[in-house]
Amino acid sequence: MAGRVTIKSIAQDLGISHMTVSRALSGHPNVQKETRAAVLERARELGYVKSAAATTMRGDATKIVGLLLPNIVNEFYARFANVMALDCEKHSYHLIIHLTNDDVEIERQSLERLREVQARAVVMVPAPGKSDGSNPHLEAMQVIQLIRRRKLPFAHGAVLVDDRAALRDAVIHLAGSGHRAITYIGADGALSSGRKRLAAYRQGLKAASLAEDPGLIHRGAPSFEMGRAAADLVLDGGKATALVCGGFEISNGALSALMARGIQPDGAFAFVGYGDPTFYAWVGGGVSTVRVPVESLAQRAVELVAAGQDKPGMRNDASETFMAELIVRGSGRQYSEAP
Amino acid sequence: MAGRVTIKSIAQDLGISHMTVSRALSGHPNVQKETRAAVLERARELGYVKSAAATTMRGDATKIVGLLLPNIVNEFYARFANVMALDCEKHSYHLIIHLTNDDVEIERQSLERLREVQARAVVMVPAPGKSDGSNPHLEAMQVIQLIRRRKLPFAHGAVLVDDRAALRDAVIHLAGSGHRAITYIGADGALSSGRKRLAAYRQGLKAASLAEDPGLIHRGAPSFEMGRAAADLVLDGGKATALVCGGFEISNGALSALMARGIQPDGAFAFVGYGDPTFYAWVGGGVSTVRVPVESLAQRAVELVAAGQDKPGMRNDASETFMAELIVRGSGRQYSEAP
DNA sequence: GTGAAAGCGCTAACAG
DNA sequence: CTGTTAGCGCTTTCAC
Repeated sequence: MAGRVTIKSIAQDLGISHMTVSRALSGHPNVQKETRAAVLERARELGYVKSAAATTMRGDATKIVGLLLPNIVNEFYARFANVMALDCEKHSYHLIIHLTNDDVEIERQSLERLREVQARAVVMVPAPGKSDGSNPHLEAMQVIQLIRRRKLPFAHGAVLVDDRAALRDAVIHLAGSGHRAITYIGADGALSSGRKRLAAYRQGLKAASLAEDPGLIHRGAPSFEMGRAAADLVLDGGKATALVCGGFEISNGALSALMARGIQPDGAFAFVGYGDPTFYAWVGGGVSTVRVPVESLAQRAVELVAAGQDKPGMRNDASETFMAELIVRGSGRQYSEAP
Repeated sequence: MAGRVTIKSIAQDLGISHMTVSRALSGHPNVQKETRAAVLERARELGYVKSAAATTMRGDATKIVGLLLPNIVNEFYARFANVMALDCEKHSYHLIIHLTNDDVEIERQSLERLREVQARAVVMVPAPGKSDGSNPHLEAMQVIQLIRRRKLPFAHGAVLVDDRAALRDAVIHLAGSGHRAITYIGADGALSSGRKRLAAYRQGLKAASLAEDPGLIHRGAPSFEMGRAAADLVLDGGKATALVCGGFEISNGALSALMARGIQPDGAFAFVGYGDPTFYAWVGGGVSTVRVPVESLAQRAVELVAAGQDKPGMRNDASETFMAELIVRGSGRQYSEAP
């Protein structure tokens, strides 16, 4: 009805200058005690809220933090977002979430929109697709890459995972349980994470003195569907007795392929997933997996964002790496020859 | 380095008025063709993005939509957020997610912060705690309540679920499978949803000609922990042979209590969950559950938001209800006496 | 077709 | 202690 409540409308209401209202509201010392009280009370009554738009336009940094994730249904990403949202609440940041579905074009758009609202920082899982060297202008925001890493033409932070030992151990463990045909499903070489994980798988084979069989390696753009399709291929082949996954989405997709066939990931067919959703412990005899420390990753990400605010203009190019860990459950424990 | 790229900086760069730049950029007809081309090119080169803050301050509605959820790890909420985020992308809305942990105070804060940024609309799962009649000022935003409903002093939309039939059927089904001691764990009476679900459970008992045993009913503020604790109590009691859950968090909490004891939710101990995370189909012989149509709910919510934008100032008080559905899987199929 | 002025809400920098 | 002015980036209104 009466339009927005602003410092001016309050000032008019009280018959004073809008500057006095501003000072009273922002706790400036130079205000008469009673005046301040009157302003505070009237503001509360009227339901005044400071306009973030005005503040932003004056040049103050926003409290907006962007988060770009492939999706938010995968429990890893969900947990990451959950922890970040909670931590952002502490700093009273606004968390804007964009889902990219690992599509570079959507990623580009999302970043542009975040630039429009002058997001202070963006935490992003870079999409694996080819980036045509676009978006050279996001220097305005602090950028923190998550899990994966793409080359950027400016300084940026990174929160990464070192899963090499865990993946290698997974292969060694499976071999130790008697498996000889161990399949790997992972991301292609578009990003370094995909290359590193495959290398770790190979190291595992070598350590276990197993020969590499190219037919047992499936790679592609990482997605739930890709994981499912590849696992179907593996199961149709009937050669492999064990499967190691190199990606969150891939892992869930592959597992769903097993479940669709009623295959329990246990003795006869071994499965090592990636990421550790709660339910992995509950399926079959428990799904073995490479666990990634989500909480630590998310907390560190917000810490980097918060740190970036102290040195405005400075670009935080800190990069931190967390170790993944192999969790062995029923699904990888023992190889039992089919009866 | 030279600060933000604005229409003024572009104008100066090109030696024209900032108004011409504005017109060129916003597709106004009254601009020389070549001038427009020059402006467009220079803007692209410089990486110009329109300041959302300035636009907002002029009075245009923001494209910000708030989403308040208890958490985002529960797959129901995660899926809801996922669909909403995708649909928001279509309308190029910004989705700001706040997690309330079902805490009214956090809810209040989140709403206030959303008001600061002038969110166009807020979709919220109202926290069940007592609301001390606060926040009488959020008339500025369109409000859409989700799943639960709290009385508000102004018009607002609602996207609800009618789960009465499904819950009643769950009880009837369990009774039909031979269960006599059917426990219910659900929310207390703080919100209508809690009351309605309990009533539906009672109707089920009545329809199955089972007497109500107050000792078999557990209620409280709905949360994962509450569900787990109540289920532990039930299992310790050793009386009940079946368990029906009346809430997303409660369901997951209760299920985790079963799994912690290695109890498969099947024949001997029957379990009917609430919500239908993917993995429910994979645990034990499959977890029976009350399925809520997440996608429809989320899509409708965004539709309401989008509709609200056409009639600015008008408050959309549309309320829509979707039916829940009982999904019977292994966990509730047949009652088998303990051997 | 182009430009100059005004104002959205706020605060820093000056007056008083 | 309080008030006035100016300007952040943008578009609407009114000149030219």
